[in-house]
Amino acid sequence: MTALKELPKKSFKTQMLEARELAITASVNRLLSEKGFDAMTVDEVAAEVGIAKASLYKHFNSKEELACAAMVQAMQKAQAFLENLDQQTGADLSQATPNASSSLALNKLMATTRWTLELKLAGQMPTLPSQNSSLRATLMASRPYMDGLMQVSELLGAWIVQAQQDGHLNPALPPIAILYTLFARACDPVVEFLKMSALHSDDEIIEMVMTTCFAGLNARQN
Amino acid sequence: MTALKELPKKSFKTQMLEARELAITASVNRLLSEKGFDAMTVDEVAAEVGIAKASLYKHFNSKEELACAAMVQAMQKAQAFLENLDQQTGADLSQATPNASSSLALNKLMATTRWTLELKLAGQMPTLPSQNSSLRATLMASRPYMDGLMQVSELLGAWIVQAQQDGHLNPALPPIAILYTLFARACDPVVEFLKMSALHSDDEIIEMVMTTCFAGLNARQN
DNA sequence: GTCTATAGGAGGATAGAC
DNA sequence: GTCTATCCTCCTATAGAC
Repeated sequence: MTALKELPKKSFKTQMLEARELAITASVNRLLSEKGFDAMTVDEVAAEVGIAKASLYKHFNSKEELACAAMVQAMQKAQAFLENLDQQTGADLSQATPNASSSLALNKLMATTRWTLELKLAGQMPTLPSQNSSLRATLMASRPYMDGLMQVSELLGAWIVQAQQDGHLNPALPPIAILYTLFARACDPVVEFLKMSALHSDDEIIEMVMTTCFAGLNARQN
Repeated sequence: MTALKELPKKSFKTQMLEARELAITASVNRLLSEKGFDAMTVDEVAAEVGIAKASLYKHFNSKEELACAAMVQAMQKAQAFLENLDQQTGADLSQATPNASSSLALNKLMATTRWTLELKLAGQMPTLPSQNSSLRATLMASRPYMDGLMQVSELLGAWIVQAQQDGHLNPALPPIAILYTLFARACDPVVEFLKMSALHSDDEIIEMVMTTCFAGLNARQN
């Protein structure tokens, strides 16, 4: 009986607040994906969430913090996906190939890449400000964001090294280069180009990008 | 004697004007490469060129036209590069391989990709506004820009089809997908990532991106 | 055509009532 | 905490003298 009282107790008010902030970050995430940080306006966010702009500033002190919260949430989502994948065995992976057990690390990397492409096509992948944006500083100063990025990098990095040892990824490439290449695929403009051309379905786009990413543009040499 | 008078005559004044506009587009190109269209301000351009902002607006009617002129110039530079390459034979290409004559088209594509990566690392490749920017509309309405884009696409497209027929590019990929993939490499964020990590020289970065682009991340299957 | 000075507007952030 | 109304800064664009 008393044990229940020991559980972290969230008041109804707190729950409502968290739900609201979740709705906010979801909208921000969508807008970040659609137009990027600079083009996104706080007025748009307020309009999409359905509250006044001043109310937004009660939750977040600046536009940067607003975007940062959304990206932290996206990062944690990625972290959860990776950690779940990390505990799976070869039999669990839908991407399983005949020699699945020996290419488990590669399969996990491919599954992750496919997942990020799906997110991107669904408009839920916020575009990084690779430019000198004010957002960069805020992100780099955010412990939750940097911690998440670190965790994600370490999980992926382990799989990369493993896949290279398995003989499935090019051992001549530094692991860091492979890691960055996979990160880059999450904001690859080729997806937008192909999407805009309207010549292919989302699934076809994913397959083509997966092919060019892992197999390259060259014809197979055999 | 009179023949000289028939030549298109450029007054000294006109030459000065063209020189100034060339200096302007060069600065704009650098700034577009560094920070992108939205983050670039007209004040910065004026300061870098060394003239007053109002003077800029005598040359160009808007920030969009300013950027458009710079991108048209960059596009024409690319066009000149490709047309020059188009007339070369296998012996001319520095990238020549033992079976150079049969992989001429592939070599041209690789030389072009390498060239764009060099431009990007040198800070001379303006980043496309893949987002819904006001610049997009201006570019799409610009005949010089669209004509240049068309020419470039056709030259590259012909090489792509040829390389597929030669058995050097994956024939399962639609040529348009390969074309867009090469365009995307010109604004690939992986270059910034690797550059920022400061772990590799520009040449090493180019080699790694070339490898992942054409050979993929996978180890060779043989 | 080049300058200085300024209009005009968009957007981030806040004041103060409820 | 939510609202309406407003402030203030930055930036595009222009007016007008030279």
